[in-house]
Amino acid sequence: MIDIKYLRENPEVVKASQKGRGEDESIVDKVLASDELRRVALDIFEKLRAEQNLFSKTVAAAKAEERPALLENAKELATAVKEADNKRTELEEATKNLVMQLSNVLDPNAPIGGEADFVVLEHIGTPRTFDFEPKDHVELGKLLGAIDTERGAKVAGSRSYYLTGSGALLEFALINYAISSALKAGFTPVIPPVLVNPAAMEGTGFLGQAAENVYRIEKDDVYLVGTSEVPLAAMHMDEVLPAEKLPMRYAGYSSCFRREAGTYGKDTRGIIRVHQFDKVEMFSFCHPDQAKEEHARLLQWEKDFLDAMEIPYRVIDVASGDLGSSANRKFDIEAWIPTQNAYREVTSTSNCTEFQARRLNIRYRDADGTKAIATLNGTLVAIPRMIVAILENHQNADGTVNIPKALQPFLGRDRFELV
RNA sequence: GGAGGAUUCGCAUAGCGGCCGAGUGCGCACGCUUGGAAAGCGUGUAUAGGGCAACCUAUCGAGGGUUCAAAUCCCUCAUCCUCCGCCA
Repeated sequence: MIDIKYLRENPEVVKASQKGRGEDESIVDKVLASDELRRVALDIFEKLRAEQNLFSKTVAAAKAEERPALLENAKELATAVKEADNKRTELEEATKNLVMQLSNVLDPNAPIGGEADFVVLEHIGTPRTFDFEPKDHVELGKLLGAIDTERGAKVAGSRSYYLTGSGALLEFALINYAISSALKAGFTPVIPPVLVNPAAMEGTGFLGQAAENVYRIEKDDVYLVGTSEVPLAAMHMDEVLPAEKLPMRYAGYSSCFRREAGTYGKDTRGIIRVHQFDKVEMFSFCHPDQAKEEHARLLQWEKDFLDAMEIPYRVIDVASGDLGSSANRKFDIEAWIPTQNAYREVTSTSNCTEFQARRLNIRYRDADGTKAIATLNGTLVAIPRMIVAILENHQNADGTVNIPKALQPFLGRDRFELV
Protein backbone atom coordinates (compact mmCIF):
# COMPACT_ATOMS: atom_id res chain seq x y z
CA MET A 1 0.00 0.00 0.00
CA ILE A 2 1.23 3.42 -0.95
CA ASP A 3 1.39 6.16 1.65
CA ILE A 4 -1.57 8.40 0.92
CA LYS A 5 0.33 11.45 2.15
CA TYR A 6 3.12 10.70 -0.28
CA LEU A 7 0.57 10.32 -3.03
CA ARG A 8 -1.07 13.64 -2.18
CA GLU A 9 2.28 15.38 -2.41
CA ASN A 10 3.69 13.49 -5.41
CA PRO A 11 0.82 12.47 -7.67
CA GLU A 12 2.95 12.82 -10.80
CA VAL A 13 5.61 10.43 -9.51
CA VAL A 14 2.99 7.79 -8.76
CA LYS A 15 1.38 8.27 -12.16
CA ALA A 16 4.70 7.85 -13.92
CA SER A 17 5.34 4.70 -11.91
CA GLN A 18 1.96 3.22 -12.81
CA LYS A 19 2.61 4.03 -16.44
CA GLY A 20 6.05 2.45 -16.30
CA ARG A 21 4.49 -0.76 -15.07
CA GLY A 22 1.88 -0.68 -17.79
CA GLU A 23 -0.81 -0.19 -15.17
CA ASP A 24 -3.71 2.21 -14.85
CA GLU A 25 -2.49 5.70 -13.98
CA SER A 26 -5.98 7.18 -13.77
CA ILE A 27 -6.35 5.56 -10.35
CA VAL A 28 -4.17 8.31 -8.95
CA ASP A 29 -6.70 11.04 -9.72
CA LYS A 30 -9.51 8.82 -8.49
CA VAL A 31 -7.71 8.35 -5.20
CA LEU A 32 -7.14 12.08 -4.81
CA ALA A 33 -10.80 12.83 -5.47
CA SER A 34 -12.00 10.11 -3.14
CA ASP A 35 -9.58 11.20 -0.44
CA GLU A 36 -10.92 14.75 -0.66
CA LEU A 37 -14.48 13.52 -0.12
CA ARG A 38 -13.27 11.31 2.69
CA ARG A 39 -11.71 14.17 4.56
CA VAL A 40 -14.82 16.29 4.22
CA ALA A 41 -16.94 13.44 5.57
CA LEU A 42 -14.48 12.86 8.37
CA ASP A 43 -14.64 16.51 9.34
CA ILE A 44 -18.44 16.48 9.39
CA PHE A 45 -18.50 13.35 11.51
CA GLU A 46 -15.93 14.64 13.98
CA LYS A 47 -17.73 17.92 14.51
CA LEU A 48 -21.04 16.16 15.10
CA ARG A 49 -19.42 13.67 17.40
CA ALA A 50 -17.77 16.44 19.39
CA GLU A 51 -21.14 18.10 19.75
CA GLN A 52 -22.68 14.87 20.94
CA ASN A 53 -19.88 14.21 23.43
CA LEU A 54 -20.32 17.69 24.82
CA PHE A 55 -24.08 17.24 25.05
CA SER A 56 -23.71 13.94 26.85
CA LYS A 57 -21.65 15.68 29.47
CA THR A 58 -24.34 18.28 30.10
CA VAL A 59 -26.85 15.44 30.47
CA ALA A 60 -24.60 13.77 32.98
CA ALA A 61 -24.29 16.99 34.95
CA ALA A 62 -28.00 17.76 34.83
CA LYS A 63 -30.39 16.92 37.62
CA ALA A 64 -32.66 13.92 37.15
CA GLU A 65 -35.78 15.99 36.58
CA GLU A 66 -34.11 18.10 33.89
CA ARG A 67 -32.98 15.15 31.86
CA PRO A 68 -36.14 14.27 29.92
CA ALA A 69 -36.21 17.76 28.42
CA LEU A 70 -32.56 17.59 27.47
CA LEU A 71 -32.97 14.23 25.83
CA GLU A 72 -35.68 15.60 23.58
CA ASN A 73 -33.31 16.55 20.75
CA ALA A 74 -30.59 14.12 21.63
CA LYS A 75 -32.06 11.35 19.56
CA GLU A 76 -31.91 13.46 16.46
CA LEU A 77 -28.30 14.25 17.12
CA ALA A 78 -27.54 10.58 17.68
CA THR A 79 -29.09 9.73 14.33
CA ALA A 80 -27.11 12.43 12.58
CA VAL A 81 -23.92 11.14 14.14
CA LYS A 82 -24.66 7.61 13.04
CA GLU A 83 -25.36 8.75 9.51
CA ALA A 84 -22.19 10.79 9.34
CA ASP A 85 -20.26 7.85 10.72
CA ASN A 86 -21.60 5.51 8.06
CA LYS A 87 -20.81 8.01 5.34
CA ARG A 88 -17.30 8.39 6.67
CA THR A 89 -16.73 4.64 6.86
CA GLU A 90 -18.04 4.19 3.36
CA LEU A 91 -15.70 6.82 1.94
CA GLU A 92 -12.75 5.51 3.92
CA GLU A 93 -13.29 2.08 2.46
CA ALA A 94 -13.75 3.41 -1.04
CA THR A 95 -10.52 5.38 -0.76
CA LYS A 96 -8.62 2.45 0.64
CA ASN A 97 -9.89 0.15 -2.09
CA LEU A 98 -8.55 2.57 -4.65
CA VAL A 99 -5.21 3.02 -2.91
CA MET A 100 -4.82 -0.74 -2.67
CA GLN A 101 -5.01 -0.93 -6.45
CA LEU A 102 -1.82 1.06 -6.80
CA SER A 103 1.46 -0.81 -7.09
CA ASN A 104 4.63 0.20 -5.31
CA VAL A 105 6.43 3.23 -6.75
CA LEU A 106 9.21 2.02 -9.02
CA ASP A 107 12.84 2.45 -8.15
CA PRO A 108 14.10 5.09 -10.64
CA ASN A 109 16.83 2.65 -11.69
CA ALA A 110 14.46 -0.19 -12.54
CA PRO A 111 14.42 -0.77 -16.31
CA ILE A 112 11.15 0.26 -17.91
CA GLY A 113 9.35 -2.19 -20.15
CA GLY A 114 7.83 -5.64 -20.38
CA GLU A 115 9.08 -9.10 -19.54
CA ALA A 116 11.67 -9.06 -22.33
CA ASP A 117 13.11 -5.68 -21.41
CA PHE A 118 15.25 -6.83 -18.51
CA VAL A 119 18.83 -5.64 -18.27
CA VAL A 120 21.61 -8.17 -17.83
CA LEU A 121 23.82 -6.92 -15.03
CA GLU A 122 26.50 -9.56 -15.19
CA HIS A 123 27.50 -13.03 -16.30
CA ILE A 124 29.32 -15.27 -13.85
CA GLY A 125 31.05 -18.44 -15.00
CA THR A 126 31.16 -19.90 -18.46
CA PRO A 127 28.69 -22.46 -19.77
CA ARG A 128 30.46 -25.75 -20.09
CA THR A 129 31.16 -27.24 -23.52
CA PHE A 130 30.22 -30.91 -23.60
CA ASP A 131 32.17 -33.50 -25.58
CA PHE A 132 29.07 -35.69 -25.44
CA GLU A 133 25.36 -35.09 -25.84
CA PRO A 134 24.16 -33.79 -22.44
CA LYS A 135 21.06 -35.46 -20.99
CA ASP A 136 18.29 -33.40 -19.48
CA HIS A 137 17.43 -33.59 -15.80
CA VAL A 138 14.47 -35.92 -16.36
CA GLU A 139 16.68 -38.51 -17.98
CA LEU A 140 19.45 -38.04 -15.44
CA GLY A 141 16.94 -38.22 -12.64
CA LYS A 142 15.79 -41.61 -13.89
CA LEU A 143 19.30 -42.97 -14.34
CA LEU A 144 20.22 -41.88 -10.83
CA GLY A 145 16.94 -42.99 -9.30
CA ALA A 146 16.59 -39.42 -8.09
CA ILE A 147 13.44 -38.04 -9.70
CA ASP A 148 10.23 -39.91 -10.52
CA THR A 149 7.79 -37.73 -12.42
CA GLU A 150 5.71 -40.60 -13.78
CA ARG A 151 4.66 -41.84 -10.38
CA GLY A 152 4.29 -38.24 -9.27
CA ALA A 153 1.70 -37.77 -11.99
CA LYS A 154 0.01 -41.05 -11.13
CA VAL A 155 -0.42 -40.14 -7.49
CA ALA A 156 -0.76 -36.36 -7.48
CA GLY A 157 -1.38 -35.27 -11.07
CA SER A 158 0.62 -33.21 -13.51
CA ARG A 159 3.57 -31.13 -12.29
CA SER A 160 4.11 -33.51 -9.38
CA TYR A 161 7.13 -35.66 -8.66
CA TYR A 162 8.89 -37.87 -6.18
CA LEU A 163 12.44 -37.17 -5.10
CA THR A 164 13.93 -40.53 -4.25
CA GLY A 165 17.34 -41.81 -3.18
CA SER A 166 20.00 -39.38 -4.41
CA GLY A 167 17.30 -36.82 -5.20
CA ALA A 168 15.99 -36.82 -1.64
CA LEU A 169 19.51 -36.74 -0.24
CA LEU A 170 20.38 -33.87 -2.54
CA GLU A 171 17.45 -31.89 -1.19
CA PHE A 172 18.59 -32.44 2.38
CA ALA A 173 22.13 -31.43 1.48
CA LEU A 174 20.96 -28.26 -0.25
CA ILE A 175 18.76 -27.33 2.68
CA ASN A 176 21.49 -27.99 5.19
CA TYR A 177 24.04 -26.04 3.21
CA ALA A 178 21.58 -23.16 2.77
CA ILE A 179 20.67 -23.02 6.44
CA SER A 180 24.27 -23.20 7.59
CA SER A 181 25.29 -20.34 5.29
CA ALA A 182 22.26 -18.34 6.41
CA LEU A 183 23.30 -18.85 10.01
CA LYS A 184 26.76 -17.53 9.21
CA ALA A 185 25.17 -14.47 7.67
CA GLY A 186 23.18 -13.84 10.84
CA PHE A 187 19.77 -15.12 9.79
CA THR A 188 17.39 -16.70 12.25
CA PRO A 189 16.24 -20.00 10.80
CA VAL A 190 12.46 -20.42 10.76
CA ILE A 191 10.07 -23.21 9.95
CA PRO A 192 6.87 -21.29 9.39
CA PRO A 193 3.26 -22.35 8.99
CA VAL A 194 2.39 -23.00 5.35
CA LEU A 195 -1.33 -22.86 5.99
CA VAL A 196 -2.22 -19.24 6.65
CA ASN A 197 -5.30 -17.11 7.19
CA PRO A 198 -6.70 -14.57 4.73
CA ALA A 199 -5.19 -11.60 6.59
CA ALA A 200 -1.66 -12.93 6.09
CA MET A 201 -2.27 -13.73 2.45
CA GLU A 202 -3.96 -10.42 1.76
CA GLY A 203 -1.39 -8.41 3.66
CA THR A 204 1.51 -9.80 1.71
CA GLY A 205 -0.26 -8.95 -1.54
CA PHE A 206 -0.88 -12.44 -2.85
CA LEU A 207 -4.63 -12.13 -3.19
CA GLY A 208 -4.38 -9.43 -5.81
CA GLN A 209 -3.00 -10.15 -9.26
CA ALA A 210 -1.39 -13.38 -7.99
CA ALA A 211 -4.62 -14.83 -6.52
CA GLU A 212 -5.04 -17.23 -9.41
CA ASN A 213 -1.95 -19.10 -8.33
CA VAL A 214 -2.90 -19.60 -4.71
CA TYR A 215 -4.44 -22.77 -3.32
CA ARG A 216 -7.36 -22.11 -1.03
CA ILE A 217 -8.89 -24.51 1.46
CA GLU A 218 -12.38 -23.13 1.33
CA LYS A 219 -13.89 -25.18 4.10
CA ASP A 220 -11.55 -23.75 6.70
CA ASP A 221 -10.87 -20.43 5.03
CA VAL A 222 -7.11 -20.86 4.91
CA TYR A 223 -4.56 -20.72 2.12
CA LEU A 224 -1.50 -22.76 1.21
CA VAL A 225 1.42 -20.39 0.82
CA GLY A 226 3.28 -20.13 -2.48
CA THR A 227 6.40 -19.02 -0.61
CA SER A 228 7.45 -18.65 3.00
CA GLU A 229 7.67 -14.95 2.27
CA VAL A 230 4.01 -14.93 3.32
CA PRO A 231 4.33 -16.33 6.87
CA LEU A 232 7.68 -14.58 7.36
CA ALA A 233 6.34 -11.17 6.41
CA ALA A 234 3.15 -11.69 8.39
CA MET A 235 5.06 -12.92 11.41
CA HIS A 236 5.40 -9.34 12.69
CA MET A 237 2.01 -8.16 11.45
CA ASP A 238 0.61 -5.37 13.68
CA GLU A 239 3.89 -5.04 15.56
CA VAL A 240 6.31 -2.22 16.25
CA LEU A 241 9.92 -3.33 16.05
CA PRO A 242 12.70 -1.46 17.87
CA ALA A 243 14.98 0.37 15.42
CA GLU A 244 18.15 -0.86 17.09
CA LYS A 245 17.24 -4.47 16.33
CA LEU A 246 17.16 -3.86 12.59
CA PRO A 247 17.80 -5.43 10.25
CA MET A 248 15.94 -8.53 11.43
CA ARG A 249 16.74 -11.37 9.08
CA TYR A 250 14.91 -14.67 8.84
CA ALA A 251 15.63 -17.72 6.72
CA GLY A 252 12.41 -19.65 6.26
CA TYR A 253 12.37 -23.25 5.15
CA SER A 254 9.03 -24.44 3.89
CA SER A 255 7.07 -26.19 1.23
CA CYS A 256 5.58 -23.91 -1.39
CA PHE A 257 2.37 -24.52 -3.29
CA ARG A 258 1.49 -23.01 -6.64
CA ARG A 259 -1.48 -23.65 -8.87
CA GLU A 260 0.47 -22.58 -11.96
CA ALA A 261 -2.73 -21.37 -13.57
CA GLY A 262 -2.22 -20.07 -17.08
CA THR A 263 0.99 -21.99 -17.68
CA TYR A 264 -0.48 -24.85 -19.66
CA GLY A 265 2.09 -26.24 -22.04
CA LYS A 266 4.91 -24.30 -20.40
CA ASP A 267 7.75 -26.34 -18.92
CA THR A 268 5.61 -29.43 -18.84
CA ARG A 269 8.60 -31.74 -18.83
CA GLY A 270 10.50 -32.33 -15.64
CA ILE A 271 10.53 -30.36 -12.43
CA ILE A 272 11.20 -26.82 -13.59
CA ARG A 273 7.63 -25.80 -12.92
CA VAL A 274 5.77 -27.79 -10.26
CA HIS A 275 2.84 -27.44 -7.89
CA GLN A 276 4.80 -28.17 -4.73
CA PHE A 277 8.43 -27.68 -3.79
CA ASP A 278 10.64 -26.80 -0.88
CA LYS A 279 12.55 -23.59 -0.59
CA VAL A 280 14.77 -21.63 1.76
CA GLU A 281 13.73 -18.00 1.63
CA MET A 282 15.56 -15.02 3.06
CA PHE A 283 13.44 -12.28 4.53
CA SER A 284 14.59 -9.00 6.01
CA PHE A 285 12.86 -6.30 8.00
CA CYS A 286 15.07 -3.24 7.74
CA HIS A 287 15.23 0.50 8.07
CA PRO A 288 13.85 2.14 4.91
CA ASP A 289 17.08 4.09 4.47
CA GLN A 290 18.96 0.79 4.41
CA ALA A 291 16.70 -1.07 1.97
CA LYS A 292 18.82 -0.60 -1.14
CA GLU A 293 21.96 -1.82 0.61
CA GLU A 294 20.06 -4.73 2.10
CA HIS A 295 18.78 -5.63 -1.34
CA ALA A 296 22.35 -5.75 -2.61
CA ARG A 297 23.30 -8.00 0.30
CA LEU A 298 20.45 -10.43 -0.40
CA LEU A 299 21.55 -10.57 -4.03
CA GLN A 300 25.12 -11.24 -2.95
CA TRP A 301 24.05 -14.16 -0.75
CA GLU A 302 22.13 -15.59 -3.68
CA LYS A 303 25.20 -15.25 -5.87
CA ASP A 304 27.36 -16.89 -3.22
CA PHE A 305 25.01 -19.87 -3.28
CA LEU A 306 25.24 -20.29 -7.05
CA ASP A 307 29.01 -19.87 -6.86
CA ALA A 308 29.17 -22.62 -4.27
CA MET A 309 27.12 -24.86 -6.56
CA GLU A 310 29.66 -24.12 -9.31
CA ILE A 311 26.95 -23.22 -11.78
CA PRO A 312 27.27 -20.53 -14.48
CA TYR A 313 24.61 -17.85 -14.22
CA ARG A 314 23.65 -14.33 -15.03
CA VAL A 315 22.00 -11.63 -12.96
CA ILE A 316 19.17 -9.63 -14.47
CA ASP A 317 17.48 -6.41 -13.43
CA VAL A 318 13.82 -7.27 -13.97
CA ALA A 319 11.83 -4.79 -16.06
CA SER A 320 9.04 -2.69 -14.55
CA GLY A 321 6.22 -4.56 -16.26
CA ASP A 322 7.36 -7.87 -14.79
CA LEU A 323 7.71 -6.79 -11.16
CA GLY A 324 5.25 -7.93 -8.54
CA SER A 325 3.00 -5.17 -7.29
CA SER A 326 4.88 -4.97 -3.96
CA ALA A 327 8.38 -4.78 -5.42
CA ASN A 328 9.99 -1.53 -6.50
CA ARG A 329 12.93 -3.43 -7.93
CA LYS A 330 13.77 -7.06 -8.49
CA PHE A 331 16.89 -9.00 -9.44
CA ASP A 332 16.66 -12.52 -10.78
CA ILE A 333 19.48 -14.99 -10.96
CA GLU A 334 19.25 -17.24 -13.95
CA ALA A 335 21.27 -20.44 -14.03
CA TRP A 336 22.60 -21.92 -17.23
CA ILE A 337 20.58 -24.98 -18.24
CA PRO A 338 22.63 -26.86 -20.87
CA THR A 339 19.85 -28.88 -22.50
CA GLN A 340 17.70 -25.79 -22.93
CA ASN A 341 20.66 -23.78 -24.11
CA ALA A 342 19.32 -20.97 -21.98
CA TYR A 343 19.52 -19.17 -18.66
CA ARG A 344 16.52 -19.97 -16.46
CA GLU A 345 15.38 -18.25 -13.28
CA VAL A 346 16.48 -20.07 -10.15
CA THR A 347 16.35 -17.35 -7.51
CA SER A 348 14.95 -13.87 -7.18
CA THR A 349 15.16 -10.98 -4.75
CA SER A 350 12.72 -8.10 -4.34
CA ASN A 351 12.82 -4.83 -2.50
CA CYS A 352 9.31 -4.07 -1.27
CA THR A 353 10.35 -0.88 0.56
CA GLU A 354 7.55 0.10 2.98
CA PHE A 355 4.79 -1.04 0.64
CA GLN A 356 4.19 -4.48 2.10
CA ALA A 357 4.79 -3.36 5.69
CA ARG A 358 2.13 -0.69 5.37
CA ARG A 359 -0.46 -3.29 4.44
CA LEU A 360 0.67 -5.55 7.26
CA ASN A 361 0.97 -2.67 9.70
CA ILE A 362 4.59 -3.37 10.63
CA ARG A 363 6.51 -0.41 11.92
CA TYR A 364 9.76 0.41 13.65
CA ARG A 365 10.28 2.79 16.52
CA ASP A 366 13.12 5.23 16.88
CA ALA A 367 13.57 8.53 18.69
CA ASP A 368 11.23 10.31 16.27
CA GLY A 369 8.34 7.89 16.67
CA THR A 370 7.02 4.98 14.66
CA LYS A 371 7.19 4.63 10.90
CA ALA A 372 6.57 1.90 8.35
CA ILE A 373 9.45 -0.53 8.06
CA ALA A 374 10.97 -1.84 4.80
CA THR A 375 10.71 -5.51 3.82
CA LEU A 376 12.83 -7.46 1.37
CA ASN A 377 12.88 -11.04 0.30
CA GLY A 378 15.14 -13.30 -1.70
CA THR A 379 15.41 -16.97 -2.55
CA LEU A 380 18.38 -18.71 -1.07
CA VAL A 381 17.53 -21.98 -2.74
CA ALA A 382 14.44 -23.34 -4.49
CA ILE A 383 14.99 -27.08 -4.55
CA PRO A 384 13.69 -28.41 -7.89
CA ARG A 385 15.32 -25.80 -10.06
CA MET A 386 18.58 -26.07 -8.20
CA ILE A 387 18.48 -29.83 -8.65
CA VAL A 388 17.91 -29.33 -12.36
CA ALA A 389 20.87 -26.98 -12.59
CA ILE A 390 23.17 -29.25 -10.62
CA LEU A 391 22.29 -32.43 -12.47
CA GLU A 392 22.52 -30.92 -15.89
CA ASN A 393 25.68 -28.87 -15.36
CA HIS A 394 27.66 -31.49 -13.48
CA GLN A 395 26.75 -34.58 -15.44
CA ASN A 396 29.24 -37.03 -16.89
CA ALA A 397 28.95 -38.92 -20.16
CA ASP A 398 27.73 -42.07 -18.40
CA GLY A 399 24.96 -40.26 -16.58
CA THR A 400 26.66 -39.99 -13.21
CA VAL A 401 26.76 -36.51 -11.66
CA ASN A 402 29.62 -34.83 -9.82
CA ILE A 403 28.69 -33.22 -6.54
CA PRO A 404 29.83 -29.63 -5.99
CA LYS A 405 32.49 -29.36 -3.28
CA ALA A 406 30.31 -27.30 -1.00
CA LEU A 407 27.74 -30.10 -0.81
CA GLN A 408 30.16 -32.98 -0.40
CA PRO A 409 30.42 -32.66 3.39
CA PHE A 410 26.63 -32.96 3.58
CA LEU A 411 26.51 -36.02 1.33
CA GLY A 412 29.68 -37.84 2.27
CA ARG A 413 30.71 -38.44 -1.32
CA ASP A 414 31.65 -36.61 -4.51
CA ARG A 415 29.45 -38.25 -7.12
CA PHE A 416 25.91 -39.51 -7.64
CA GLU A 417 26.04 -43.00 -9.13
CA LEU A 418 23.64 -44.80 -11.45
CA VAL A 419 21.11 -47.11 -9.86
C1' G B 1 -16.31 -32.34 19.74
C1' G B 2 -18.46 -30.80 24.99
C1' A B 3 -18.13 -27.57 29.68
C1' G B 4 -16.11 -23.46 32.09
C1' G B 5 -12.60 -19.06 32.55
C1' A B 6 -9.88 -15.14 30.36
C1' U B 7 -8.57 -11.02 26.68
C1' U B 8 -7.72 -3.22 29.54
C1' C B 9 -1.70 1.68 28.28
C1' G B 10 5.86 -2.18 27.25
C1' C B 11 4.69 -5.95 31.56
C1' A B 12 1.35 -6.98 35.87
C1' U B 13 -3.19 -5.43 37.52
C1' A B 14 -7.86 -1.79 39.06
C1' G B 15 -12.14 -0.28 36.83
C1' C B 16 -20.00 1.64 39.79
C1' G B 17 -23.44 2.92 32.11
C1' G B 18 -21.80 9.47 32.56
C1' C B 19 -16.40 12.75 36.83
C1' C B 20 -12.41 6.78 32.36
C1' G B 21 -8.05 7.77 27.29
C1' A B 22 -8.53 5.07 31.58
C1' G B 23 -6.15 4.35 38.37
C1' U B 24 -2.05 1.61 40.82
C1' G B 25 2.67 -1.16 40.70
C1' C B 26 6.87 -2.42 37.70
C1' G B 27 9.68 -0.81 33.67
C1' C B 28 11.47 3.38 30.82
C1' A B 29 12.99 8.86 30.15
C1' C B 30 14.34 13.43 32.35
C1' G B 31 15.32 16.26 36.79
C1' C B 32 16.59 16.75 42.15
C1' U B 33 19.73 14.43 45.79
C1' U B 34 25.22 12.18 45.82
C1' G B 35 32.33 12.57 45.46
C1' G B 36 30.06 8.64 42.19
C1' A B 37 26.23 5.06 42.31
C1' A B 38 21.99 2.69 44.65
C1' A B 39 17.87 4.07 47.36
C1' G B 40 14.63 8.14 47.85
C1' C B 41 11.81 12.28 45.83
C1' G B 42 9.59 14.97 41.58
C1' U B 43 7.91 15.17 36.49
C1' G B 44 6.74 12.65 32.22
C1' U B 45 5.67 8.09 29.70
C1' A B 46 0.09 4.76 23.82
C1' U B 47 -1.27 4.79 18.58
C1' A B 48 -3.67 6.73 14.41
C1' G B 49 -6.45 10.54 11.78
C1' G B 50 -8.02 15.78 10.86
C1' G B 51 -6.48 21.10 11.62
C1' C B 52 -1.51 26.53 10.54
C1' A B 53 -2.51 26.15 15.72
C1' A B 54 -5.15 26.06 20.41
C1' C B 55 -7.55 21.70 19.79
C1' C B 56 -10.82 17.90 18.06
C1' U B 57 -11.90 12.65 16.77
C1' A B 58 -11.14 7.40 17.09
C1' U B 59 -9.08 3.11 19.59
C1' C B 60 -9.90 -1.01 26.53
C1' G B 61 -9.19 -8.80 21.41
C1' A B 62 -12.54 -8.08 16.47
C1' G B 63 -17.36 -6.96 14.46
C1' G B 64 -22.45 -5.76 15.32
C1' G B 65 -26.43 -4.00 18.80
C1' U B 66 -28.98 -1.31 23.10
C1' U B 67 -28.46 3.95 24.99
C1' C B 68 -28.57 11.00 24.81
C1' A B 69 -23.97 8.43 26.67
C1' A B 70 -20.50 1.77 26.67
C1' A B 71 -13.95 -0.59 29.03
C1' U B 72 -18.64 -1.30 31.78
C1' C B 73 -25.09 -4.17 29.23
C1' C B 74 -26.58 -7.74 24.89
C1' C B 75 -25.23 -10.80 20.37
C1' U B 76 -21.61 -13.02 16.98
C1' C B 77 -16.59 -14.27 16.03
C1' A B 78 -11.22 -14.92 17.11
C1' U B 79 -7.29 -16.23 20.33
C1' C B 80 -5.44 -18.20 24.99
C1' C B 81 -6.02 -21.18 29.62
C1' U B 82 -8.44 -25.29 32.57
C1' C B 83 -11.36 -29.79 32.60
C1' C B 84 -13.86 -33.98 29.82
C1' G B 85 -13.96 -36.93 25.32
C1' C B 86 -11.15 -38.53 20.94
C1' C B 87 -6.44 -39.26 18.42
C1' A B 88 -1.11 -39.49 18.54
